[in-house]
Amino acid sequence: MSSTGRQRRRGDTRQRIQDVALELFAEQGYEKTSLREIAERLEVTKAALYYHFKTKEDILTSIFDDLTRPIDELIVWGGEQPRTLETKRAILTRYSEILTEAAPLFRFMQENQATMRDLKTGESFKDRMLQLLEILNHDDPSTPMTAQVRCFSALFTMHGGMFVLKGADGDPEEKRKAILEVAIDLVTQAHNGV
Amino acid sequence: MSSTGRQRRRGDTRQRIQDVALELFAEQGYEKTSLREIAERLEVTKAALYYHFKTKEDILTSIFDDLTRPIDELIVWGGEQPRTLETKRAILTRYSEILTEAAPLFRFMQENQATMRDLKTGESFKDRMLQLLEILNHDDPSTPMTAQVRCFSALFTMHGGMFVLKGADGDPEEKRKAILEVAIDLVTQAHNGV
Amino acid sequence: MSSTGRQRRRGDTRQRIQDVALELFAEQGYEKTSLREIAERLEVTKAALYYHFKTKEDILTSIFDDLTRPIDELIVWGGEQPRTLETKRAILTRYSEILTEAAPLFRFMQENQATMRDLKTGESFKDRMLQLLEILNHDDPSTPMTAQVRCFSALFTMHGGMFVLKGADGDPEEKRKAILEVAIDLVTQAHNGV
Amino acid sequence: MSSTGRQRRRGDTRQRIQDVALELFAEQGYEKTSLREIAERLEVTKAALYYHFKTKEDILTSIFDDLTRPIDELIVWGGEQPRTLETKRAILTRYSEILTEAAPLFRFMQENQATMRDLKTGESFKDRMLQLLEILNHDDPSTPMTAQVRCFSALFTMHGGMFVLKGADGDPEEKRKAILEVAIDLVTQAHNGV
DNA sequence: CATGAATGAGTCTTCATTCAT
DNA sequence: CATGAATGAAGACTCATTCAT
Repeated sequence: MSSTGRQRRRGDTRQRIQDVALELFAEQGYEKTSLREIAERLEVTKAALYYHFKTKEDILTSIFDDLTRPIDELIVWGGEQPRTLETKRAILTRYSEILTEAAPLFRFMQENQATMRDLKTGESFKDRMLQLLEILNHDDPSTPMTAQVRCFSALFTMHGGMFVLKGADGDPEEKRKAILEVAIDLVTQAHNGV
Repeated sequence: MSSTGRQRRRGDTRQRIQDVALELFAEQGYEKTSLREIAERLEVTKAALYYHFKTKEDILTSIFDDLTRPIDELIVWGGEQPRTLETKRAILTRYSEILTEAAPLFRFMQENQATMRDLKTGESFKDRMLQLLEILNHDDPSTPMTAQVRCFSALFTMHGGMFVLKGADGDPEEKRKAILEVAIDLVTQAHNGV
Repeated sequence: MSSTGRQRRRGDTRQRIQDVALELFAEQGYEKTSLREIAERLEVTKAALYYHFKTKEDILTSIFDDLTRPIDELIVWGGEQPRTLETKRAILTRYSEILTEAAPLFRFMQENQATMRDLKTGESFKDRMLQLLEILNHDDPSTPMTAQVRCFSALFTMHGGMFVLKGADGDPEEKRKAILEVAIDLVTQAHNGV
Repeated sequence: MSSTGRQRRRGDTRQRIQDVALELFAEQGYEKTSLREIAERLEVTKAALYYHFKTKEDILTSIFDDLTRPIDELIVWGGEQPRTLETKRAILTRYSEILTEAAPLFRFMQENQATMRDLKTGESFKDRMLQLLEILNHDDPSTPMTAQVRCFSALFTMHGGMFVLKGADGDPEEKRKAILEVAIDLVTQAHNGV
């Protein structure tokens, strides 16, 4: 109600919608979060949401567009590097940072895979994952299947970290490093043909 | 249409509801599957579902009760064994089989974590996972964090396999073995304090 | 509220929905009639309407299916007769009766052509009209254009009658006969090649 | 995109709104055309529409005011002439031209009668029609009812022409003449007391 | 063992309209 | 002359659930 609050808010409504939406989507899931809820928490009407976004899905998509850009850049960068172990290590390290920075988004994805599956955005995210896998994994048919599994496991473990990181005990940063270390280990073994 | 079809169905309606429900839940997600849909596919009325189950959640719960019993048994068995590497290897092997047999259920869980979170059933499943982790992981505070991560990664990778197993190429059974091998590897390293 | 009222209503809800819907559609137009309104007038909930009909359009369609059957029969009958003036006269006469019996429906159509245009039902009704025209009109390319216009005019005038019949003065039955007479006159002239 | 395009548009926005609105109203119906749609097609904002017109209905009304003036003039002129057949013929002829020139408007009216009914504009248009009818029809109580019907039919047929004129085959101008001829015929018969 | 009929609460979405700038 | 931002009311539709029969 404070006019200062109202004043401050001018012009950043779009951003605020995205923030609140992501928060709620991550907390309760996409389907179980209603636009009414988002609107209420923002103290605007549902119709205001529709001024800024065409559909509910559009809100989600816009969040992804912003937050997954770093991944796209990483993929491009990775594609240009020589496929050395060093490169892979760097990719995982950067990926770990990206994951941490956009943690709620990745937690959301982790927990709403069923929803993601029939969103256009979900499909395109899956594509990105596959591209990352390819870079880590060389598409060499002689690569043993276990090596492929290790690469996939590395990525998957990092994602899963989000889920476990919320489980209380232990310093989050320390955890993150442990996860990264294991992931690098896995990819290293794969790189060495194991 | 054949009266034999109808005849055969007598009495096993409860089971049929569970089967169809799991199929649809796994395919489309829990929230996006309506009771109307389930009823239609079974060619009964929605009210009939309520004759067999008290609520929608109850259907899901009943499916879990049936399909997660093997895990409970595994946990009990695991708890009684000496915590040797051999035991852990056996646990992972049996777990892999359980996962394969009840693949749709685990695919469902994997993709509907947000939903699981606020179902009683979900909570209790998570507990089971933690118990499994404990067995793999000794609760020794001197265990390095990376070892804990490796154990978690092993379990998580096996679950994730469901997701990747659907991706076409390669013999599923071969894939399953590769995943199991990597998981055992991870736990072995953890067991050795890495 | 009277339990008699409720009792009586059992089982005929579907019919009652159609009746009230047609009444309101004719009175206010299709778009301007909301399901809430229909439900309220029936003292049931909106959801009840959806138990009996899949969509709003479905309600309208079902009304048409019932009320336009006589026209289909007329077309079939007309198609089997020799294309004499006598036949045409009979068609117009029967058509006039059909129009009178289902007056609200035809009034609705007359006044909601824009709506009809993008309903499947509308399209199929238009087809029926064209078939009637063909019967009245022989598809002979040598027929002068004015003759074609006269046939169309005959049909159109009868439809328009609905609109004018509501205008107060004069006995409705007398009006109807006058309209029919003019229509027959028009078709007669057309039949004679004028 | 060209700044010339923008430049040219200066000042005639009001007119452009009317044009686009009529186009869309005729194409989709009044209720199914939203101000958003109109604004989008004009590449202005909805608020801009409100700068030029007070309400949605106001847009429609303004279109009518412009396009029905010729009818008013025709009525005035007709009222001053002697009620000879010659006059009536002239009225129909001019009316046919008016109809052709403002075809989209009349098509709109034809197809949106339900909407017209509760617009002030609609009422006043109906009045005009009745005035025209009176002129064609003398208000003589001894006039047989069929004569009245014929006059009404003449007018109605001309309106209906719009609807049929869109149906492809045949030269539109030729059709128009045929329709006019039939209309004159009808009024002639009425004039002769038939 | 099951259905037919219905409900209440809620979903996403669209609309005409307003007003400060 | 026009826009950006928002609102209140309403719309069609869906869902889990209930209960008399």
